[in-house]
Amino acid sequence: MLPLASSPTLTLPSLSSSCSSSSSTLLDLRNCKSFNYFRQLHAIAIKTGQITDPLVAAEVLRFTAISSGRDLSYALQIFDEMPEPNIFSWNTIIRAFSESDEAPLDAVRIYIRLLHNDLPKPNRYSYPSLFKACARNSAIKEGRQIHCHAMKLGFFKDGFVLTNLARLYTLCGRMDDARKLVTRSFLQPGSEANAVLHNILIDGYCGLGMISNARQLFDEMNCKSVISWNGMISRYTEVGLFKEAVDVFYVMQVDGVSPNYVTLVGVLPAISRLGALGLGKLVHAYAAKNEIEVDDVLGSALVDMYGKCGSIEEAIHLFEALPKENPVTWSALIGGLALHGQAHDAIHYFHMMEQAGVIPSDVVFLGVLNACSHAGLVDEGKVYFNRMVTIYGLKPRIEHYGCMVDMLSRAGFLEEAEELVNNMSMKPDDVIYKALLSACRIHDKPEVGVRAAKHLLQLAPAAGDCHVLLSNFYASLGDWEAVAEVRLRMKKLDIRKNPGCSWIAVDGRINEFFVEDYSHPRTREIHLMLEEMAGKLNEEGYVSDTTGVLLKIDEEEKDSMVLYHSEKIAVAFGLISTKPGMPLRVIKNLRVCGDCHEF
DNA sequence: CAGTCCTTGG
Repeated sequence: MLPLASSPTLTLPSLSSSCSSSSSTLLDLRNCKSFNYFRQLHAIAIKTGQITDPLVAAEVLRFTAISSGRDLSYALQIFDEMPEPNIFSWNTIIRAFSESDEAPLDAVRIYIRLLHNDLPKPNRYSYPSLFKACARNSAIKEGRQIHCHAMKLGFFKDGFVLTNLARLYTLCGRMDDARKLVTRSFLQPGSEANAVLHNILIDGYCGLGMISNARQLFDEMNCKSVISWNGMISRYTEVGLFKEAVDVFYVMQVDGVSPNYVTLVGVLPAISRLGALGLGKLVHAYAAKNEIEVDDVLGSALVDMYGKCGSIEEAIHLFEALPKENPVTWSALIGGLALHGQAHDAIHYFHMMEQAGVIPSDVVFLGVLNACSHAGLVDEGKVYFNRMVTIYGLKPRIEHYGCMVDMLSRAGFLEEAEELVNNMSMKPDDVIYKALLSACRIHDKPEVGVRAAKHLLQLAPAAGDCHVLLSNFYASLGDWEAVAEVRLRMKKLDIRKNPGCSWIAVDGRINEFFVEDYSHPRTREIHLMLEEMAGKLNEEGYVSDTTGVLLKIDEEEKDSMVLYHSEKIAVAFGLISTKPGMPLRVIKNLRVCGDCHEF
């Protein structure tokens, strides 16, 4: 007997002719969306005997196994009671388990049952699910064995089988095995499946942090689809290589591939982080010209771009024209306002969001808290933090605590900040202690600072930025012995901080500068300009502010250190490569140092 | 196989 629907109060559709034929029940089952209606149809199928129709039975199984209202144990019960399930039903139950959170590897157990004689042979639809199941459990051994089965059964040309195998190997970190699928592939070189296979490999390299291997394979492949290009752009953005992302965006067009909607959504975050307003405007214009719809998603990316590129009026203007149901659209704007120190505007839009009935996400609160932190609105920050928890039931993430600790610390409430760190509902990370420690230096709170420093060294024993922060903290206390110890440790363990970096776009080309950077083709002119600028400023009474250089070296050396900061080089380059009066937009990965700000 | 917003520090 098949399990019957158990609810006692079902309203059954009358058993009219309309549902007495197999074909109409079959259709109803295929189109069925609600679980309750499904159970009624299931009951009818049993009552009328239609359930013996293999097509109807398979459809019943499909609904319970892989529809949105799936119920795995119900599905297995149905499957087990099918007299002779066909391969379609075997594949359905295998897929159901492979996609389940509870027991993906049960898919393999069912597959083993399927391998007995007298049962249907697995087909090309069996294997993708099995590889997915193995991948989710990192079951490389099982995966390899099933790989052999699939090859023996002749699926070595099947795109779906091969791509899912590639996914399995890349997710298990077996890039060599994954690459063999390409080199020994029977796929047509220019085929869609071959492109997918390559894309998965490229993604696999990126997942393992091997971005240059990814790029090499990308350059070698001669079957690039627009998805390949989009993927490479997004991967570069993901790892913070924004200039590379934009470069790929250029090369793509040189290669004659037209950017699509996803390309624009993918490249905009990179453009934002480079502050390349001109390029961002071009992307906006491209969308308009090519009838690419600026919906909430693309619109949010554009709002973010205008905000991060310093064009906050444009951001607001565009925001007003967008649909406003998506919290991301709001957080893009609120984040932009926070970045610009327009805390009250950020709060204003937050209230508008609430009035519009949009449920704020935790990211929106990051924007609001960040705004409060930058503007020193401590009381307001506390109010919104509490509001997030009590009204919206959102669990604060470590980032929210980061904002709060930063807010309290910057405002000088170091003891309160430390108390929050000690009482927060999760283990504080290095970011939290960095916020705390850096404020201890500014507000001269050595006791709190020493405690934070201890935690920091424990949490991030090999992070360059933490060590610089530690060194600066001890230097501010005049504890040069401790400074030397930190610096020595850095040398011994080869710990380096990732360098400050500034970008400036000129004529649509991104120029990247590091500290004391002499690599640019126009480096001679740049440095002549730097000296000229410094000379003129000195005449006007400018004195370099070297208080940020916490090293025991003489003043002259400090002067030359701050003069070659990346943002000054970028400004000098901007001056020699644009017409007088042109605005220069420089963006950098770190905070601008005090002297550069003054300069 | 590709997509928007996300704390801190140097």
